[in-house]
Amino acid sequence: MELTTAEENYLKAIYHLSEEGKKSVSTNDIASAIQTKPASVSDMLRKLGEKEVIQYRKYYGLQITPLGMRLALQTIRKHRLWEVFLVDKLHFAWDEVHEVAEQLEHIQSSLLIERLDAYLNYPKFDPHGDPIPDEFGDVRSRPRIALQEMGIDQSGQIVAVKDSSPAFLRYLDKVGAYIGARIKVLDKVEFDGSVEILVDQKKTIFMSKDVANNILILTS
Amino acid sequence: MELTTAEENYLKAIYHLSEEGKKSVSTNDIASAIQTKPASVSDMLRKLGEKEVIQYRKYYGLQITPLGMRLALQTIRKHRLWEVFLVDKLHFAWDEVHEVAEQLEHIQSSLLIERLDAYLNYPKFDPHGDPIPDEFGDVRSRPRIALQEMGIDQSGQIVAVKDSSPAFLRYLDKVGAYIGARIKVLDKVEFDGSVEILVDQKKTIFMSKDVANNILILTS
DNA sequence: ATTATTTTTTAGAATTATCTAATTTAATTT
DNA sequence: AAATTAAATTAGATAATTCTAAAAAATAAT
Repeated sequence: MELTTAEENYLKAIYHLSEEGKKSVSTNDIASAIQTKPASVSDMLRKLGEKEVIQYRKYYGLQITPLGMRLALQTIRKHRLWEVFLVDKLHFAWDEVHEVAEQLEHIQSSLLIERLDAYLNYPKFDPHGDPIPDEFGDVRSRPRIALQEMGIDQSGQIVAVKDSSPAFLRYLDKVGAYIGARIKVLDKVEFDGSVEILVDQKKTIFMSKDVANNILILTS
Repeated sequence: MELTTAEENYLKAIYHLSEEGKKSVSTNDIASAIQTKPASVSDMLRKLGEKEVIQYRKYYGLQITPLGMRLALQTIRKHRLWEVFLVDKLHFAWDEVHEVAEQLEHIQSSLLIERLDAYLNYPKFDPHGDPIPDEFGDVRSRPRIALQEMGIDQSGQIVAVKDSSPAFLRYLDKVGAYIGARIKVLDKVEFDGSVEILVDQKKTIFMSKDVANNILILTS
């Protein structure tokens, strides 16, 4: 079964939105995620339904099928492997990779992906800390919580970010909050929800609620 | 100026056909090079003419403009750099790279190509011996002749192949006639145009006229 | 329970790239 | 030079993706 680039992008967006806890993914959600109009989404949902990668009932919503899930994970696997390549080998900054990986993920060649995976030494996580599915779509993700949800004196390691926008990633670079950094919550301000944290045992910074909500921690 | 993938492919084909010595590139030539119908070519030529990458006069033929030349060479540069990547880093065989490079060449990111070039250590030739244009489109090609045109006792080095079909490349692999191999012409059979050559000072093989015509030699 | 609002879908049109069939132009032959 | 053949182009269709505007369905508000 072959999907077009557009179909792959829709399916990926649907998969991500489904994962985000939302029980039902709406046409509008997809439209805004993919930067298009709801009318275009309706059309595409019909097509994806015909190809049986989603189960679609007009006006009622949709559900990814096992087939759709497998295909979405394949695309995500490719995207994340390319991100590792761009950062590890071509020395891209982690906020520069998304756009290019968005194109590279649509290259069709299973041999290419196998070889790339081996060349990168079978990485398990991409530069943003997101897990890379294996060739069967299996994901081994670490249990993790938002920095915002940690208690005072609790410590852990930054393992991923929810928001991957360049602006956010550059901010994290500036304060030294890269993936792998060890942090400890020193204080939480009830008034505005901001947190005071110690980064890598040397730097104390304040972080707003919005930022802390987008950083995922593996507690220890 | 932005070209679509299809436009890039047409322009590349036109460039290659122009280089092959043909003074005028015909609609049919392009159609068969690109595996499509002459009608589609006519349509596309009109469009490429409007975008001023070729100068096009209906029924009379076309000529690449300097702009078109620059864009074609950019695409060729990308294609050949990716081929080097696939062979050198991902250990593809030289007959497996074309299809994948055909897709990769359309990825849009000048940063990516700069970085890839540096990562590969600024290669000057692709795995088939074809020169890689620099970022300005300049090509430094070596003077070379077809093996078929060499005289008896003349020797040299295989630097490129004209035909890049997997079947041909696999045959060359089998007889040890890879790029860089040193060869010497021992005899030429007038009857069928075949040649007897010594490969790397150890192996004597017979080669048909058709094969010898598709191997390019840097004489010494 | 009607009405109003929001969400979703359809209808119709535009764009890109392709095709087949028909026509037009150029080249070749006698 | 006229007729034939070959090459190139146009006309008209199809498929994929997108859009705007209009219609339909579901949800929320009174």
